[in-house]
Amino acid sequence: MADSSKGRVGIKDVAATAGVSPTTVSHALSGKGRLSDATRERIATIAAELGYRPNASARNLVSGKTGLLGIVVSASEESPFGLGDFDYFIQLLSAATGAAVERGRALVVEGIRTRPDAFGEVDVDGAIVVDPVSDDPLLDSLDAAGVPVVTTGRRDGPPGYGRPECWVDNDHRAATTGVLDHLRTRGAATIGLVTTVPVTSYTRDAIAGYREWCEQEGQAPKIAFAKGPINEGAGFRAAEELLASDDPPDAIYATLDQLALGALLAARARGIEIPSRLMVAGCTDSQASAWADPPLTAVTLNPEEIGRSAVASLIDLIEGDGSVPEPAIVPTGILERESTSRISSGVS
Amino acid sequence: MADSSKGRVGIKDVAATAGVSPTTVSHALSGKGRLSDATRERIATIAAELGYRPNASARNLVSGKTGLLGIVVSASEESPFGLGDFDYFIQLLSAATGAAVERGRALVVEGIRTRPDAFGEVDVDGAIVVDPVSDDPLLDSLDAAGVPVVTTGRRDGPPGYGRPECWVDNDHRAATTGVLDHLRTRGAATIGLVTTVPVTSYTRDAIAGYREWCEQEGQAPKIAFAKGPINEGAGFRAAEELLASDDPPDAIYATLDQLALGALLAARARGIEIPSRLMVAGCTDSQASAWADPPLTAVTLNPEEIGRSAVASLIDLIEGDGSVPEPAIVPTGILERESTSRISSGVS
DNA sequence: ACTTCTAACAAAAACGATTTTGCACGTCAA
DNA sequence: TTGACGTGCAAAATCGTTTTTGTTAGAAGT
Repeated sequence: MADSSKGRVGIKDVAATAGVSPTTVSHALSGKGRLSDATRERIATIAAELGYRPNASARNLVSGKTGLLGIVVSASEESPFGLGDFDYFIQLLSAATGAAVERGRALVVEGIRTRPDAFGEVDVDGAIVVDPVSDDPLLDSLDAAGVPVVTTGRRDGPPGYGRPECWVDNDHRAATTGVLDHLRTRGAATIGLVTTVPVTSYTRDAIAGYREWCEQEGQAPKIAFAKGPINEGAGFRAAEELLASDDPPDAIYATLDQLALGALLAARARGIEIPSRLMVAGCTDSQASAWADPPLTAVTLNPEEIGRSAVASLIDLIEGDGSVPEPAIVPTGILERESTSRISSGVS
Repeated sequence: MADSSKGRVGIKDVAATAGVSPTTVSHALSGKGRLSDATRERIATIAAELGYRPNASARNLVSGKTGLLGIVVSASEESPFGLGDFDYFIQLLSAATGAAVERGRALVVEGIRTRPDAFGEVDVDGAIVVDPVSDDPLLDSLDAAGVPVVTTGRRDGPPGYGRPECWVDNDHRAATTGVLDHLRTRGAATIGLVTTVPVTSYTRDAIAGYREWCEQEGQAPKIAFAKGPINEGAGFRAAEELLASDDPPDAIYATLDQLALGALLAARARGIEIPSRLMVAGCTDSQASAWADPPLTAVTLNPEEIGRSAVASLIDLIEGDGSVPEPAIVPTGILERESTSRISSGVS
């Protein structure tokens, strides 16, 4: 039982029961100072028995940090709703929170940002910016404030303030050519791309990968851009554009699941059967994709791994000796579902 | 410009430029102590000019708090995925974060909980538990640890540890009878209910409201429970159950939007036209509802308001003199869409 | 035997606020 | 004219750690 007479167990309580000074306890637990191993171990067991947990505020006061990490979804005038795909963000966020808490830090979420000053009155030791868009003023203000930043997805433009950048990302280029190959294998002759304006690195990568693939395969690129807020409606209209053309594709890859869902609707509206006459695949798996009609083949981005990795990099960046952690590349996969199973269950 | 020679502007810097002691600055800004109004104002303006922002750690150290609020979605063995509706949670979370940050506090999210000890090593001053389920061990452990708790949705069972409970909720009973009336007005003869096992107060309220309404209207209750993880598939199967009965309903109200989306699928699978032969309405609006085929009428719960209100109550609870804030009731509404517009655009 | 070194720990000084206590100086009543 | 009291502010203690600087005792070197 903890010392109930005075509330919480402090370093002094541990020191008292161990018969040493608070200094010694601090050194023993942190591995610093010069102490005999016997004393270290003795103190460690006593601290554990007493259930000692250091006061975070006191520790932070000395270290000059707050113990808080921030996470924001990037946004700008042009692309207000960076959140885009809720499932993706929730999974990333959930994993990031777990990773942060495991290391004794708290993750502060600024879900949809209203003001430019990021976290308001709350000071964070560092921040994760999800899917930075090209002209997000937040990155500049964080850089200017000297806040360590890790982005998931890479920044656009020249490095800000001469500071090396730290990021976590998928290999979207490879993921894109991978899914295109998948579609080709399933019998696609011509593949169209539905995507957004290239304000994020994953969009730029997907477009680059698509063009590269087209060149190799000798296909003319067919790209339709979704306009306005990113939702099924935008995907519907973009897919419409492709399907209404003279030489419509018989497969569509959409760089966001909501766009892919919209493409499904567009096909249905035109009476185009899926997957026999049109195959559709989307990027980022989601509940909606899994339950769509027909279920949607999706590129999985492992958002949990991205979240964990971003937190790890950010903590390294904050605690490190000034060296910047290496960028991390998180593997992707393809979740094959009915929307692209032409060969196996389609024309036959 | 802030005093760049020594990093950040502290209370001493303000005191120095104002020609007073740190004590006086503290008193002036907090409104405590005995100071002339002239001095107070003078110091306030100087502090503002210098951009003084008190060090949170130091302040927390004195107050014995951490400045952190936790938020968790309730879960238990029986109902593992409390998250249920992502849109709802994201909106609630986003608003809650904003409200917390506005009051200088950080909100720590534990998205999907893995362990029973809630926030791990991170101490929170209080916690918001979203949609508490009947047998969630977390509530007990928070109560036992003396952590102030506000729930969104009401707890089940007797009050824990004799402490009065603080909650924020919608009037789900009224919302339910409201949507049932809506359906009746649109021409529904028999209305079925698709819901989950009553582990949350909103489900219990909805069922109670439904039974009450049935009794008043002289209809035999037709309730189908969704089993397993809550998603469109579960809703599909529950709706199937109703539609396959001898006397199938011509309208369905589902207490979660994912269930309602599943009901749409079930109707389509049976070739039942919506809304002419079956009307469907769901609880909690979402992107998916808005873009469903046909667009789904939904009860809106104002999650933003719930989030803000919960944060406000929690801060009152923490800072208050021991008195427990009154429960808050957040208004609901009905967002009418095509899935229930039988009279206006249906049979005709 | 006297310095010098090192191991093992303790005392004291931060960290930056808040809170408690102390101290002048006026004013007012007796 | 003298205590009592109120006003306006400053000094000092406090919160619970970490970090820096001592301090002591024994070993080792000369």
